[in-house]
Amino acid sequence: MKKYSRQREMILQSLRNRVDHPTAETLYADIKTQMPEIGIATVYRNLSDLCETGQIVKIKSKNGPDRFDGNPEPHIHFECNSCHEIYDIFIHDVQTKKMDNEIQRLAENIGAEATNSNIWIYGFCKKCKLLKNINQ
Amino acid sequence: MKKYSRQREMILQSLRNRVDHPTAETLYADIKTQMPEIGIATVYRNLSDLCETGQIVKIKSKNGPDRFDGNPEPHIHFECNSCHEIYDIFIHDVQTKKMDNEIQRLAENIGAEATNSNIWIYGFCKKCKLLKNINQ
DNA sequence: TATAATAATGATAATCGTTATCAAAACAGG
DNA sequence: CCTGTTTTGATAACGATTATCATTATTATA
Repeated sequence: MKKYSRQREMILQSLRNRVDHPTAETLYADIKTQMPEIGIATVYRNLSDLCETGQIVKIKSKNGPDRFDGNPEPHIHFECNSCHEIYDIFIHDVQTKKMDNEIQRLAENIGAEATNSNIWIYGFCKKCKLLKNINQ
Repeated sequence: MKKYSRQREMILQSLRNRVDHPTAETLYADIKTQMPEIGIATVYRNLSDLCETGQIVKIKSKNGPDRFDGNPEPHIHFECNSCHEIYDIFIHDVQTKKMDNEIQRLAENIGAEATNSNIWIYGFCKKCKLLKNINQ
């Protein structure tokens, strides 16, 4: 039976209080300032558990270690080709529903049943787009 | 200047001759039967090179090592929640164009410029869907 | 509230996937 | 062929993550 732990609660809250998508190490360093006794294994362990219960989401960026997202609500991820920062793109419920239907139809093309989906967009973020235009 | 190599050619052809999305290790084991002297480092090295030139695509599945796709044409990936197999879903050019427009519009929501995108669908594949229905 | 059962922790060893190193072999241009 | 450059294969090194295990924290029950 699952037991409460101060550490797990701290990890969940820390992640929810951020708007970025930190790695386990980043989150660990952050939490260590408030809870110096915490170990890195505890962070990895709880991040896995929280993913399994659907409270957070693990996201695999193009390179580098896995990242985590404290918002389990479906949304789109944008990764910048230049600075590799990850941004969220939220869409309205109506549009989400429309997309879900489309996704379901696509899965049926191969006789499968879709439960969820994941959309990544790559390109140049606002900042890097400007820089790119200046430098040329 | 880039030079031809028997090994790179073999890796590219082996990957193209498959319909699945093998890991570097799987591909290595496969190639080793025909080219026993090949080393694993050569496989990793060339897979990276082939990705950089856009001849193949690296795909990051939910867990486990990276996988590779010999088809660089844009298409959708489906991963089964049960057997973890990855399947391709192809869509028509018209639909692709429509989606690209939508993706571009979404990127503009955060002031970004999209260059490409990636869609993953998760769920139960044809086989596992049937098994699931039998067992309940 | 004390006790007992069990789950979670933190330190760290082990593992896994991948990349770096480097001497030897393969390739390409003259 | 000869020469310069790239690629190779063996393997060491690395970074991220998981496993192990004795200790500590949490929870149910007496």
